[in-house]
Amino acid sequence: MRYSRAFIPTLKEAPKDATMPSHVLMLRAGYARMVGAGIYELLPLGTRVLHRIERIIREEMDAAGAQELLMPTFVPGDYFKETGRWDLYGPTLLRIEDRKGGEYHLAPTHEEIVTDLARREVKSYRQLPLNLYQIQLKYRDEPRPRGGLLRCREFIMKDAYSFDVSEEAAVQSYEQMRDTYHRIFTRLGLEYRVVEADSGAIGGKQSAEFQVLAQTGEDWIVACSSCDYAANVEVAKAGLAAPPASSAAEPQPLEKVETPETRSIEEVVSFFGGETNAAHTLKSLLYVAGEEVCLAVVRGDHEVNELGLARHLGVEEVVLASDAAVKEATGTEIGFVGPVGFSGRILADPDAVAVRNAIAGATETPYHYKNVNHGRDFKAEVVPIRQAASGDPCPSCDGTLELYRGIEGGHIFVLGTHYSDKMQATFLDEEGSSHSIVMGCYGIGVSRLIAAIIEQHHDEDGIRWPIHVAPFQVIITPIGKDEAPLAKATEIYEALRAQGVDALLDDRSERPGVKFKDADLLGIPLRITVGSRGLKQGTVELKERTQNESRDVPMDDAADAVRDAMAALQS
RNA sequence: CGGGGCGUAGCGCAGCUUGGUAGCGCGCACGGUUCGGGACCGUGAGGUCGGAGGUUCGAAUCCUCUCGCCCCGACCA
Repeated sequence: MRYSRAFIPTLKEAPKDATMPSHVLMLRAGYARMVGAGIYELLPLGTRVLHRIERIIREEMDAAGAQELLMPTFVPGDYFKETGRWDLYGPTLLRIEDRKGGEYHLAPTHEEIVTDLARREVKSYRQLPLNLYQIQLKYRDEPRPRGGLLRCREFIMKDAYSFDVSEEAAVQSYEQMRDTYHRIFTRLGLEYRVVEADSGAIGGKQSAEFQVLAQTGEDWIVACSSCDYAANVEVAKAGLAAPPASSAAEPQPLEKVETPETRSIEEVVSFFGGETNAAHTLKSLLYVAGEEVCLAVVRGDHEVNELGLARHLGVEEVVLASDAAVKEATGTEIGFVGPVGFSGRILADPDAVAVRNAIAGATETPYHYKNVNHGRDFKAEVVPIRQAASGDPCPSCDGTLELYRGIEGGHIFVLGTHYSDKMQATFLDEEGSSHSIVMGCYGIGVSRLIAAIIEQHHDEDGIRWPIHVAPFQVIITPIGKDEAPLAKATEIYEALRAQGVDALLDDRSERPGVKFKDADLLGIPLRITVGSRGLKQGTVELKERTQNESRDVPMDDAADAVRDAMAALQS
């Protein structure tokens, strides 16, 4: 491509609405433009990157035996009604009415559609296993789109669905997809962790998220520094934390203290001054779980894992009680609730009950108790209900957990027969008896990954694409107003093109500074600079985007040097 | 959904408090000088001041409503 003919609208200043690095750079470097909140255009450069990513995904999916197909985005509502998701999905589902008043929606995911296909066409165990995938637009009316391509209402997703004869076979398919995802994420140049995740209330027996590590990620995950263990904090098993030093003490008599204006743990700690710290207090939160109201107690420096709490209680979700509900259930105000004197069901985290002589709300405004001890002063069901935190011991080895932020780049599930049962997607086995097809589903947020890669690969000057996903592998930059550099650059460009290299020739009549700045901004991995100075000595310069220094290469070997450098970057 | 911020030229912004016929930088077009890390000089094009209504002789500016975008939060006491 000749730069002078390319549609690459770069910006010196970032539009003020962009804050995340990937968002700013995609706009500045001319990869994308916004059309509405969470709705973007991918410009030619962005489209090239998209195609590169898609190609890697297709190669690996095809190698794993999956077959690509294309399902509709605009679908009748009947399928979602069959499985109940027409109601369950809520406002996130973009619903459309056609001219006859028929109910339709834009697909946020395709389990129902693909299951319908399977029930119509798959009749025999001989047709299984089967894995179908597509790369296509998805629609979700997100409550809050953000971060450019990181969370959009319209986005590109690779979704695959596996169909098997049994649970064991489905797990095999799942494991194969996990291996495939490892290869894909590695080829994309991403630093990522596979983490245990919530499989959701629906179906999921087993699931894992592929989390791309980035400070700007929306998810919190913990990963062990010495083994493979990693999990979303929603589901991370927290080992027992080291108890506070003071916990060795003998139990002291319970003491009620007037503590005005101490609604938060922070305020309580500062009220008691040097006497205590957050790890020595108990945090007591009242939750509504279905019909029941119960008190969750964790150590003051810990957080309740609401998902874990809900799982323990066997409910879909728990909701923190409102101020009014707290008043009604405990007779006291938020901030002064505690396990002592609470009459309902109490669940306490093991780390919380390990604290001796703790400070906790007195369930009476405005008082706290000192020297609260589990067993003597209150009785609770002891269950792990806190979120894992940085520094916690690893549950599967003797390492410690680190906290990271992640961008969910992929998610794989064993679905079981959740959808096939509801939609009667069955097959006949060798004996002629009928069974529900056992399914799995596997998603990759393709457009999100464009942004995720930039989050991991950029510097203050611009993007630094890994070679496998770069829109062009090399940019050739003739410098100066003489004819010679452009002529030589064109020669090198043609040579590279003849060898199938995606090259960009910056044939614009811009000053050198402009060309260099744009090249850095676009993030093309290799740059050949052709200047009249070098030409006199028969050399051109080869520079990698991630290196500070360039090196001279004989001008007639330029194309070979580029190919060698590409090979090095690709390995 | 709650809170905060912002809508003035393609991008970044000033002007608004104290109403008086809209300005700066970048970018763009043309001419000239420049030419190895976002050059300089000159000339020029480009704006229903997000939209609607109101107050006023007069509204970017004041009032009301509305639309859009961004950020934080969505209840950890």
